[in-house]
Amino acid sequence: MSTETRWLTPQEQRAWRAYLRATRLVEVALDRDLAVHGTQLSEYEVISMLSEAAGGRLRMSNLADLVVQSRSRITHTAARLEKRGLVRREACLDDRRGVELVLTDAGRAAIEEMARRHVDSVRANLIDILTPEEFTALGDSLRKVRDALAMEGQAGDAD
Amino acid sequence: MSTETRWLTPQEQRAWRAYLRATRLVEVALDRDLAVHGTQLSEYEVISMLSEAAGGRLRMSNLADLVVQSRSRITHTAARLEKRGLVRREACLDDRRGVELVLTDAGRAAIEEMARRHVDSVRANLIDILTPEEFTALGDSLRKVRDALAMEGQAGDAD
DNA sequence: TGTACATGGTTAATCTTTCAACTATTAACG
DNA sequence: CGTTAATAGTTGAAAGATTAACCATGTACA
Repeated sequence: MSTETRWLTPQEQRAWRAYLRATRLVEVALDRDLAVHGTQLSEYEVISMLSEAAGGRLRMSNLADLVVQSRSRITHTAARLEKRGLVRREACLDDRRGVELVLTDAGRAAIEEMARRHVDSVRANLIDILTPEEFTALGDSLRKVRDALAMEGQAGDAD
Repeated sequence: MSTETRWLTPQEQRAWRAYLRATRLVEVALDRDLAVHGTQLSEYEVISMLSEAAGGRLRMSNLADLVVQSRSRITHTAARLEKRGLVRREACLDDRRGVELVLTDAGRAAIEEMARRHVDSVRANLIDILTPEEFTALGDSLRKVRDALAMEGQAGDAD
């Protein structure tokens, strides 16, 4: 229970506003650039995670955490990708509640086709706008934020 | 037409991944914290912009640019806020195509009620995770990104 | 002036996301 | 063991977002 609110200083306010608007503009730009492949960024993230995982497969819940989608949402996203043949479901051997999502050959082909354009887009809309030092610092800071917030989900807020 | 793709270096890859996950986690956390007021972050942004504008009023398209929503989306968002009585539409005097969105007294009251919790949330889920220097640097970098991408919309890509 | 085109905003249909309820399986422990 | 609670994932309905088509008004300029 906090006693008194620390309002944002004008500089903090400006920085926070910049954060909000910039992150949205980046998202919009990346989504637009992927749209020519009929794919959304959130879908791309899923198959991209699969493509880097051992065996091209991941548990649904694991995947959900990685790409920050709710359980329900990842189910729908997976269904969409499955319908397009990029991915298939497989029962989990060790945990019979579980489902693994597996990248198909078509899925691997699709990501290879999209990757080039996507990387260009990430550079054009974020990385190359900054100096290498600035981008490195951005990454370091956001890693801290990610770690702090990712904890929250599991570790106990002893409250 | 670019000749050759510059793939991401491992460090760039890590930074980019951190960016994606962190920004999503921040968004989720802020949305969750605002949800107790039955309001989404994107709605909060709209009334927040209005509350700071002269006369508590802004043109729809102006607002759309500020909060990075499509024209259509801002229409729907405004309709929702209007139904809750936080906002009302007014015809534009000078430009008869135009519509201005005006913050009502109830709207101002609502934002004052939410602001305290929201600021706490922004601190807890972003600002206070970083050192002041880190957050300042983050703001500076994202301001650059914002300016670069906001341009794009209007200025000509002489290509 | 009149014609063409750009801008501002809404609408209806469609797609995506969320929410709450639900099934099945596994873990915890008295 | 058996009961309870937690975890994994899905489902259908409701809410929100996107898309494309559309109307009205304003601007450019021949």
